[in-house]
Amino acid sequence: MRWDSVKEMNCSVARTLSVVGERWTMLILREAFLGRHRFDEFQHGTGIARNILSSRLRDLVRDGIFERARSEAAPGRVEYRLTKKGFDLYPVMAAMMRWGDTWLCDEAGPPMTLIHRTCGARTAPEMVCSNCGERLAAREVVAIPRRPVPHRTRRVETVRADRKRSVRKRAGR
Amino acid sequence: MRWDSVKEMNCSVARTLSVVGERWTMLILREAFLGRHRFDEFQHGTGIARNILSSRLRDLVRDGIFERARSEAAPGRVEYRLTKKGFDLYPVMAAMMRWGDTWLCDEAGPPMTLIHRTCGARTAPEMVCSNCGERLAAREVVAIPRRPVPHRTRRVETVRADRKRSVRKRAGR
DNA sequence: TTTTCAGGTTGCATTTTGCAACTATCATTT
DNA sequence: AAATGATAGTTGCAAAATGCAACCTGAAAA
Repeated sequence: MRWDSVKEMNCSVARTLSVVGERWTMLILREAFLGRHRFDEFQHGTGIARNILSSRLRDLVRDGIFERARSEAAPGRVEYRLTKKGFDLYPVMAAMMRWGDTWLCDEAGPPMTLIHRTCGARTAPEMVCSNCGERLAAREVVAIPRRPVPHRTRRVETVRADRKRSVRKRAGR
Repeated sequence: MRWDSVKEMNCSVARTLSVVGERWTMLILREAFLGRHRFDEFQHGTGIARNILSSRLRDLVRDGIFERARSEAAPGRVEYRLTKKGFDLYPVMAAMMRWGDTWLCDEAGPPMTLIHRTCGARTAPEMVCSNCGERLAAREVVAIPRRPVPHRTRRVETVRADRKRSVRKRAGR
């Protein structure tokens, strides 16, 4: 399978990777989250080749992660600003940062510290359950595929039975 | 800059990407988190070419994400099992899944539902502040670079102090 | 008018992928 | 013991992506 058909997969991880899974893309986003907006800032901050940066920025604008605009502060300059969709990628980057801090640090400790302005404290991003608020660990989570749309065969009975069970379950909690 | 020097960057995001940032790697991990462990399961689940899968698995074993072992259940088979370090990548994948669920779904809704066994409910992974527990948004977080290490000037005292501390730490546990 | 700067594009060499076919190893069957 | 069959790869080669340096272009500064 070629990489570019990953975006057709029926999987949110795969689809997300089709947007941010190219080499360098997450590093460009890191720069954006650090407040950089311009072509050369991205280039110096990441070390990416200029032609590749050009291509990645085009893709990110096409995918609605950045908006390309002329700067109001310094007219004539071009800026790449994160959209809402782009800002929403913060947890992906934060999760990577956290893992790197945990597993890939030398004795000197994490290269960056995060301050949560809302509470004023040093913070580390944590993944929790939206329902109970406890930290999520892989082993405590079960993934259930959405029942594929029935596609009209003769086995409608089975599908119905499945539906009923799942409705009962949901009502039960 | 070449991609393989990304791992030398003084940045946890970059270092993490040097482990999981290659094409296909996160999809292999998705399969692992879904409970798949074998070469052909990975291959069918992701559609990756066999030679690339082979190479990625070798890298992931080298980086301590997987352990390669002969299956006890079915002798003669090879299994790739997530290590603690590997399991710890769950938040990265969960964040990607969440973003894809939010921004890249068709009308039919998310392809997968997660159940948090600890609380029994349907869950969506959320990134929160380790201090106050509130959801983390990009704009509420400030990143502060660690003071760069003094680089061997006359301040040898500091270096010695550091050594001692780290030795004590190791002896202590 | 010439220079400078930001923000790219182009051309070409190198590296990485994708695909199919081939191989190696172990367990089971004959 | 030899054949079979599944699993887990490797190899060779064509196609695509990347890295690098040089070049281009439009606006502002000198």
